[in-house]
Formats: sequence, C-alpha cells, structure tokens
Amino acid sequence: MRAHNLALVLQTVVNSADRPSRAGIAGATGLTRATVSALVDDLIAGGLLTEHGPAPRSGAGRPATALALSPDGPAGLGLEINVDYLAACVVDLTGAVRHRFMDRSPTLAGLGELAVRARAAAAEDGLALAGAALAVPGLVAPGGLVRVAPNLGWQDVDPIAFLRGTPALADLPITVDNEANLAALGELRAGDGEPTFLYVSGEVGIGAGIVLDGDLYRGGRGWSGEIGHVTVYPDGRPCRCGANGCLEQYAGAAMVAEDPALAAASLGIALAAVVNLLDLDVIVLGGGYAPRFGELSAGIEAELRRRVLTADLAPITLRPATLGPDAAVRGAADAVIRAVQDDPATWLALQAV
Amino acid sequence: MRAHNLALVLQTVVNSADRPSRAGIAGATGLTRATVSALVDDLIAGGLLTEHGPAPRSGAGRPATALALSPDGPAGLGLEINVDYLAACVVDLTGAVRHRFMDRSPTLAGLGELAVRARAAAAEDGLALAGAALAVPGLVAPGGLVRVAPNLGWQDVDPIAFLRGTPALADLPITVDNEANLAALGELRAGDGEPTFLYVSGEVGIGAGIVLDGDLYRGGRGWSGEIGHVTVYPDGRPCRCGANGCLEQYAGAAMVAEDPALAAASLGIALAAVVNLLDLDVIVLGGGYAPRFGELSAGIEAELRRRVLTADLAPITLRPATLGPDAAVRGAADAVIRAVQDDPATWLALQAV
DNA sequence: CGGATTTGTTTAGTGGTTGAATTATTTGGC
DNA sequence: GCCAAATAATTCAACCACTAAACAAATCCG
Repeated sequence: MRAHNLALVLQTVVNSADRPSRAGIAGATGLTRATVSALVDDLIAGGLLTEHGPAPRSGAGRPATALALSPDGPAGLGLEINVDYLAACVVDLTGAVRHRFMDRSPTLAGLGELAVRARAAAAEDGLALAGAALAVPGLVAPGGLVRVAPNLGWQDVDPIAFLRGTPALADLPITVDNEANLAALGELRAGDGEPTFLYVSGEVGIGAGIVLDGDLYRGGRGWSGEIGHVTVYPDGRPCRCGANGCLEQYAGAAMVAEDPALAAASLGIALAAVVNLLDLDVIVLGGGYAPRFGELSAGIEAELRRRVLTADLAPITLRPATLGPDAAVRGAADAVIRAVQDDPATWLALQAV
Repeated sequence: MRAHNLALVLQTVVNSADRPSRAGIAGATGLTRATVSALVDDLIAGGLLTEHGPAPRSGAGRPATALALSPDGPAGLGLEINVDYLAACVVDLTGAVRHRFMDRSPTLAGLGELAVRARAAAAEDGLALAGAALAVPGLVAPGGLVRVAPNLGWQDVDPIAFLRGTPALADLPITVDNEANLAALGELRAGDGEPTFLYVSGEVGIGAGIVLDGDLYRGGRGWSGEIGHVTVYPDGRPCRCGANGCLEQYAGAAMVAEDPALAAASLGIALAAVVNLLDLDVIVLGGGYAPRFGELSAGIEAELRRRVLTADLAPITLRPATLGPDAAVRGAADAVIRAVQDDPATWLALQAV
C-alpha cells in the first residue's frame, strides 16, 4: 500500500507540468495532506525529490514549497547496438540527457567499453545508475536473449551475460529490448503526451512499438510490432523472410528514396490494418520516415481515410517523431528511470541497505 | 486495500481447478492464513462463496474445508440482438447457464420483453442479477451508444436508454459491447484456459475480439478488432465500407461456402498480419468458421507459416471455438459475473445497504 | 496591524494486516 | 487404544499506514 502510494505521489510530480506542492499533490491524488507529507519526506530522504524555494503566488495564504524530481537521483543508462554504430546515453531522473557517447565499431566488446565510460562519467557527476537498458534491432526473448538480429548477424546471443563479464558492470541490472519498442518509449516521454500510439521506425527493416495507455505492449513473447512483415501485396516481391509482398519490400529505406508514392501507399495499407485492429488514433513516424514526413504523409493519409472503417467517426493523427536518430538510446535510458518512477519503493529499500 | 485483497482471494478460487482451502489460498496469494480467513468470512457472508464438506485427504492433519463459488450468488444476464434473432441467458456466479431464451423478432421491444422474462426466471431460482450486458453487431461508443450497426440498420441508437424505460429493468446496471468482443470473453472462460488469444467471428461481417492476458483489449474508443476491413488485396473487390480488397469480401459467409480455399488463404493473410503485430500464439475461429474449421484450417495455417516472421521460433495454435452460436450471449453474461469477481468489494457494499 | 487564507505538521484514532500462540481434527505408530 | 505428529483454522496482541482535525507558519489584504 505504501509502495503504491509512493508511486502515486511520484507519478503526480512526473506528470505535472509545473512544480507541484504537497497540498497540490494531495488534491490531485485524493490523499490527505498529512499522508502526502509523510510520503514526500521519504522520497526526499531517498534522493528522488527536492524542495525548491517558494514560488511567487497570487492571492493570500502561506506560499507553497515547490517539489521537483531530483537531478541527483538515480540515473538510467541507455545503450544501443545497431548495424553501423554504438550509442550510450545517461539520463537523469528528471529526463535530462547528461552524457552521450558514440562509437563506430558495433561489437559487444565495444559496447562494454562504452558502458564503462558512460558509468564513469555519471559517477563524476555524482550520479548512481539504477540500471541499463540495451536496444537491439532484433527479436528479444523475455530473459534478454536475442533470438535473431538479422542485420547484426546475431542468433541466440546473450548480451547481458557478456556485459556482466566486465567487472565494472557486474552489479548493474541490465535489460534488453527491441529497438523500435524502446524508441516508442522515448517518443512517449518526448512527444505530445498522447498515452496511446503506434511508433513506426523505418530503417533497413521496419519495426513498430505499440504504446497502449502509457505502457509498451510487448506481446506474449515480446515479439510484437513486426509491421515490416505485414503483407501488403499477397503475390508481391519476395522478402528475405521467405514470404511475398511484405511491407518491408515496399516501404523500406531503399524504396522510400526510390519511389516515395509507392512507399506511402504501402505504408498506408499496413497502418490501416493496425488501426482497424487496435483502434489507435495516433501514429508517429520515426527513424528514416521522420525526415521525409512531408513527402509521405499525404499518401499515407489517403489510404487511411479509404481503408479505416471508423475514419469518418474519429480522426487519425499522423505526425513525425520528435526525437531524431537517438530515439532508441534515449528510450532505453528512459525505460530505466521509468522503472524507478513506477516503483520508487524498491529503489528506496535498496538505498536503505 | 481490503477491496484488492478480496478480489485476490476470490480470483484464486475462480482460477483454481479444484476447490481450494483457506490455507491453500494463503499459500497461493502470499497472504497470511489469518487474513484469508477474515476475507473468506466476508465473502461467505456476502453470498459469494460457500463452504463444502471436508474433502478426503492423503496424509495426516486436519482436513481442509473446501471453498467454492456460490451458485446462489449474484448472476449475470446476457443479452444479444442480431440480424435474425434475439437471445438472453442467465449465468450464475459459478459460470453455469441457468436459463436460456430465444426469439425470432429482433426488435428492441422484443429484447426488453426477453430480458424481463429472464429476470423473472432468475428470481424464481432465488438469483439476484448483478447486471446485464448486451451484445450488438456494430460499433459501440464508451457510454453504450451504438454508433453504427449496419446489419441492424442502426445508427446512433441508445439501447440502454430504451431498456431502462421498462420498469422491471430500470434498476439493472446495463452495458453494451461489440458481439465479437463478448464472444471472445465467452471463449475465454469456456476455452482451453489460454489467457491471450484472438477470437475471430465470421458471419455476414467479420469481427474479432482481442484478449490479452485475460482481459479484453477494446482500443481507444472501443472499436478494436475490425479485422473484416483489413486489406488483403489492395486493388481487389469493392467493399460496402468504400475500400477495396477488405477481408470481408474474401472470407465472409458467402465466400466460405463458395470458395473455401480462397477464404482460408485470405483469412490466413489477415491473421498473419495480426500475429506479426501483436505476437499472439493462439487463434480461435468462431461464429460461422467453427463448423467449417476442417475445410479452412490447412489453408490458413499454410499462410501463417509463410507470413509470420516468428513462425519457426514458436508455434501458433489454430483451433475452433468451443462455444457454438451462443458464444456472444454467454460471453455477455460472463462479462457481468466477471465484473463481480474482479471487484467483489463493491458488490458486498451494495448488499450491506 | 489584525483577520483571512492557504500550506504544512502534529497528534490521536482507525482499519486492516501480520505473527505467534491456540484450538480443532485427522493419520499413524507403539 | 492412546499418544505424538501433522495440518487447518481461529484468536489476539502488535504494528503499519492512512485519515481527520487541530495547530503552527507564512503570506495577502484591508
């Protein structure tokens, strides 16, 4: 119960645009001011919140002491390994990017080094890492095992086990997730604040992250969002997956450059299927699609209007991603601090030991 | 908190195959035996659980008193209105069907009469109704307003307001939901126990219910599962929705009879898209597809193997629905008793008044 | 300067859970 | 046949976390 209410209070601070007061949080959550005070004291003692000087107020009454996430609280380490680069970034509890690192040699050994450097940089700022999340362009099994990552040439690779081998990382909780999934989480924080949307990432392959009500939908085995292999032309071009007419063959990076109209129409057909099935009203185009949004949007929207059953009952918003190519690393780091924000009690318990 | 734990205890009883004891529940939930005792006492007093004689045990020790859902507890009323029939059924807390009614005149007035008859029959058994749920073949807005139901000729019809007009139903909480959604819920209880699956209902139109982790996924506006309008052949036959090549034109009732092979292949293409997007591993064919499962399954499975990216990493189960044409009414009644089972505290509070 | 007003803290009280001890009911061994 | 062991369920004191209400602090307004 306390755990739940700690999360409730912290979430309220996270979600509020301004810096709320204890009384404000009490009003928003339905808890008593006394309860909120007690909980906030714990969160301040644990280094998750900080008090700020009283803000200038209008009207009578004692001025409120503003509360905000502490920039010195636990930070998240985002990692990404992709076809032609490595990336790492440290994001503090407030969501601010504190450090970024890149490398052009996409190997696991290089990733380990990058992670160690990032951790050292965080330590210099006095930041403790709550954990790390790794973005991978492939299918990830629940335990973090990468079953297949075609563009990396990986099959049944266990990056967590490898990173744990580095002494400086042995104690760090690490998770692995699909690149598009994490990019979607990055967009969730950085974007317009919609809690439910589809994030589509168009690179060599095409992936999607499905965000429902502020949470990533991963599917039964974590393999959701493989929109690149949705069939658009049943007897169309053969795909490397063995099927014919996959979206990837019509809206992959190559086709977007060569024939944007075809890419847009194909994408529109696949997206209409998603909307018909899941009843989403926001679609975010990221990855390689974002910079070419202007060329693609009209063609996509035309297909959506034609093929979505409920198109005339409620509008569908199509917009480009706000984050650039580092959406996945940002999302990975975000996933770590989200975990702390969603369950501050375990972090506080860890600190107390 | 008590509300949460009451639900936890009741759910444990619902989900356990045998009749659990208080101690067994304590072990399964992590609560203390003392706590479970107190909660179970409340549930028995509220008429939701009953004690049964001690079961024969192996080994020493005091024998456990078996607990089971009470057949005299609150019951659910399921209602369905469709193109050529009306249906109603009363399901008790244990999930047993106590009464069924049918009618061939699918009007709202007839539905009201049927509901009154069903309620009277339930009352004769000493059953109190916790509420009613109505299955409709159309798009339902959150408040229960039916935006469009093409096969009924409905547009912006409010069945709740109508039924409330009947004095004998004025005090009954009523909800409205899509037919395929409720049929999926019916299958959830009656089926193999998988918590996550896609239920596809093939009638004149084709609808689907998406069940994720034991819960129906309704989408942002409750319009999920419109698989009938997923595009399978982008330049194919015109559909009554205005688009071309919708699944409904290739796997609707007419086509299943005329060309089962084409229906199966088309259905396979659309289902592969669903699996690629949502990573489901169980697909249930219901409605008109169930009786023709033998003719369709091979063709569907062939497309799934070819078009699902992860087909060779994990198998996909395709099976016919266990419930027949009354899946939707059963599911509707089930939805009502599920609501009680998921939140027994409010039911107990209502009784106490 | 004093009342009004709002924030935050203190204190007593309450509901609900835990843990230990107790009672109840069976099996099995000598 | 009786006692010990084992398991189920209840009772009771302690405790934790939230609530309610009073109180203290800090500001504005007349």
